[in-house]
Amino acid sequence: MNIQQLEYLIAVDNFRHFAKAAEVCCVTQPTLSMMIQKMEDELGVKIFDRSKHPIEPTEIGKKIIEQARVSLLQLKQITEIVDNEKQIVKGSFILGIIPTIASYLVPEILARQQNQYSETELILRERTTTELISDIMKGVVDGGILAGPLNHPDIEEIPLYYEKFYAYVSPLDKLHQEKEIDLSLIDIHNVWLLENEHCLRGQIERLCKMKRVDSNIAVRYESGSIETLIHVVDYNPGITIIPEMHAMGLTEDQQEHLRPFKDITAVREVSLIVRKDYVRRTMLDIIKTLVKESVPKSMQDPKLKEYVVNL
Amino acid sequence: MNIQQLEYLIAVDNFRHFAKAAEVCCVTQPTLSMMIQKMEDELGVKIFDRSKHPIEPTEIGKKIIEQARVSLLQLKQITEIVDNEKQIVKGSFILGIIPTIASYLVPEILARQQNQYSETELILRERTTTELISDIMKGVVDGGILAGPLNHPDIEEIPLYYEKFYAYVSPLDKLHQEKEIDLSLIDIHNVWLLENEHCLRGQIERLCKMKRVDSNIAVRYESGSIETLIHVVDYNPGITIIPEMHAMGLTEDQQEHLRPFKDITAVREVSLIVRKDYVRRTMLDIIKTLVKESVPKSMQDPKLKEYVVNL
DNA sequence: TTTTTTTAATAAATTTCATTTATAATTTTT
DNA sequence: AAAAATTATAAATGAAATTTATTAAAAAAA
Repeated sequence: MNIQQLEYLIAVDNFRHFAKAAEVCCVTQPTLSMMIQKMEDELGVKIFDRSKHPIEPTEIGKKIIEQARVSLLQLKQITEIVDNEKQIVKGSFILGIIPTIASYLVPEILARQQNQYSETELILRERTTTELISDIMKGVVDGGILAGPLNHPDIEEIPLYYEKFYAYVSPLDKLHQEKEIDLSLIDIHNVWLLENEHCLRGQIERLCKMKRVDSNIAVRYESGSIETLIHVVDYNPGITIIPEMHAMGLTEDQQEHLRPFKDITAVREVSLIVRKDYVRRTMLDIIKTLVKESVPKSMQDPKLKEYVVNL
Repeated sequence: MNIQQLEYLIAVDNFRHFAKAAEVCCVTQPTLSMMIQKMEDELGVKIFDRSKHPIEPTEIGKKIIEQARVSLLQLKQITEIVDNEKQIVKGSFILGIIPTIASYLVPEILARQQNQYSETELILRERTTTELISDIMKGVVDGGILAGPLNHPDIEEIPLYYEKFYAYVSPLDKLHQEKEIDLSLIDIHNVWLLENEHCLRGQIERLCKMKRVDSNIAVRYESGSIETLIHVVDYNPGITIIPEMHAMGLTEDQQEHLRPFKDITAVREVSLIVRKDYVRRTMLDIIKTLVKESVPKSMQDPKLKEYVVNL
C-alpha cells in the first residue's frame, strides 16, 4: 500500500468512475484499475462493488475510504508544517461562516483580502454551526466563523469580537414608545424568530429565557434571514432581536425602531475556529487580522466577554 | 514522499544512527541516506543535524517526525480495520496497567491468556495513570487498565469491575477494637499512604476528605507498594486503606485486621481504556473477557457504580 | 433483439524509482 | 597520526508503477 494508491482510492470514491478519477489523478484508467485491485488483493477484501452502476464502495470499503481520508489529511499536514515554518503562505483557505454572521462580514473581508493579501486565496462557504463543526473535523474546510463558545474538545476557538443584541421594535407595537426594552415584558407571541437551525435563534431564546412550545402556539412565520424578519416587523406588530453588525446596516428610518435592553448588556461572541491540530498558523493569523480589521475596535474589547449569552 | 520513507524517518529517529536503523528496516545504509535526503529535498528543509553525534533532528525535523508518527498510526489503522472486520485477531496487544491493579490482575490474566487465547500475544506494561494516557494517545500501547472515570475527550472507557475499599488497621492501634471504621475518626497522621504518583492515593485522600499538607507534617514514610504499607501497619500503629482485590490475597492473620467502613460503601471503578478511534474491537473484546473472567462476578455489579470515589 | 456506447479489466512494453554494491568523504576514537 | 566508525555518492540492478493497445462486459440506444 502506498500514498498514491490511497489518493487513487479517494478519487475513485469521489467520482464513482474510474476514467474520470484517472483524469483528475493525471494517469490513465488502467493504472487506477490495477492499483485499486492491488490494494484489494493486499487487504484481502473488495473495496468497490463494480456490479453497481455507478460503482459504489462495499461496507468495508466505506470504512477503508474513511480511514484513508484521515490518513491523507494527516500526511498533508507534514508539508503544511514545513510550509508554515518557512512562513510560506501557500494554497487557499476555505472558511465556513454561519449565515447570520456571513451577510455582514463577507463583503468586508473579501474586499480587504483582495487589496491586502491578494497572494492568498480565500474561499468562503456558508454553513450552519452543525455543518461547520462536521466539515472542520473532516478537514473539508480549514476554519470557520461562528458564535461561541463551543467547548468542543478537538476544536480551538479564537475570539474575534463581541456583538451586542438589540431589539428591533415594530412601530405598530405598543413597546415602540419605550426607550429601553425590559426583557421580562416581552411577550413570547410577539417575538419573530429565525428558523430553528440558526444558532442565533437559540441565543435569543436563551436571552429571553423562553422556549416556544410549538405544539400549542401557531407559529405564524419563521424566517431564514434577519433581513426578512426586519421587513416583517416593519409592517406587523411585534419585535425581533438583531445583532449589532446588522443594526449598523439599517436605514435611518429603521434605526428609529432600534432599542437597547433595559439593565442588561447581552452579546454574542464571534470566534474563528479550527481543529486543534491545525498547522497553517501563519495563514490563520492572516485570516484573524483580516476579520479584526473588518470590525470596529469597540466590538473587540475582551471585557465584553462577561456578557456573552451561551447556548 | 512515500510511506516507506516515513518509516525510514522514524527508524532513524529511534536509533539516531543510519546503519542501525537500516538493519531494522531490512535495507542497506545508503538506502536510508538517500531516502532521507530525498525527503529533505522535497520538503526543502534539513530534518537531521548530522554534525551532532549521534545525529539529532532539527527543530523542524522534530515536528515533521511527530507528524510522521501520527500519519503512520492512522495508516496502520486501515489494515487494522480490515483485520478486525474479518474477525482476524492478529498481532500483539500491548496493555498498560497501573501498579495498584497490576499486582493482582496480571498473574490471573496471563494464565488465562496462555490457556484460552494462546494464539494472541498479550504484552503487559506497568504504567502510572499519567504515563498510560500519554502512551495511549501516542499509540505506544493499545489499551490500559486503570481506576476511572477519566472523562478524557479522546479516550473510551469500558468499565470492568468495582473494587471496594477496606481499612487495614494495625493491631497496635486503638481503632483495632472497632468492628467498623468511622471515616470521620481517622486521624490524618495515622494513615499510611502510597507515593503521590499513585492515583489510589488520590482516591483515598478524597475518601477521607483530607489533603495532607506536607509542609508542616513530617511524612514518616510513603511507599511505592501496598504490600509494603501492610507490613508497616503490621508493626506500627496506624491504618492504611487497601482495595478489595488486595484484601483477598491477605493471610488469615492479616484478614483479622481488615475493617469495613461505617455507613458508607466506597469503591473504585476499574476500566479498560482505549483511544476512541481504536479499531481492533475483536481483540478488545478478548481482553475485556479475559479480565472479567479473572474477577469475581460480585465485583462486576453495575449498581456499585454509584459508590465510586472520583478523583 | 441487435447494435452501439460506455466502462472496467487484462497483457505486454516501457519507464520510473527504490535499492544494492562498491567506494569515497568525513568525523571520532585510539 | 592511524584506525575505526559513520554518512554520502556513483553506477548498476531490479522491482513496481505506468502507458499503450486490446478485450470483456454491461448499459443504453436503435
